[in-house]
Amino acid sequence: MKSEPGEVSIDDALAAAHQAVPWTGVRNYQARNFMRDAMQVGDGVLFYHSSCAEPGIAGLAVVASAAYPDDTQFDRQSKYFDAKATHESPRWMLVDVRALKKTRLIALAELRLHPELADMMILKRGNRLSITPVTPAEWLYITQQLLQ
DNA sequence: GCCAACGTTGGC
DNA sequence: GCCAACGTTGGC
Repeated sequence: MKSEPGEVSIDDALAAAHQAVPWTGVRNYQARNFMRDAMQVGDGVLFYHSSCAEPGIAGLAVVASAAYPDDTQFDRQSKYFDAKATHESPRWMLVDVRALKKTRLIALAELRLHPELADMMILKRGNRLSITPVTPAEWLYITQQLLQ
């Protein structure tokens, strides 16, 4: 899951570790669907820093809730406000994410060096999704090999 | 349903 | 700041 460290960094998320953070602001249907349909409480999360000097994996986290409506879509003051969303028919869903630990930064360039990770969706050409699935094999390789 | 125009993402 | 890639919008 990508986060801009200028918005919410792994350090910010860890500072609130006793209280999982709602993953607000996703306004892409594919990314929403991953949260709504594919994620389960307890699933591991690679916390990725994007749009920054050193993009890459910065920490580990865990899905901490089932999907529920993103409140910011109803908030006229929010930059994530969506006039077409209603409480009866919410358009945007999110999950809570609990940060577990900060890791060494595995830079995007480093990720690209490993053939074992070549098929990761986040590494695919042109990928812009802020949330992408990680296969069990990819998860194990990153957590068991790269983070040892 | 097509598709041109426009907007956004995000690495570099 | 550039720009490739992709998503969204809206006229037809």
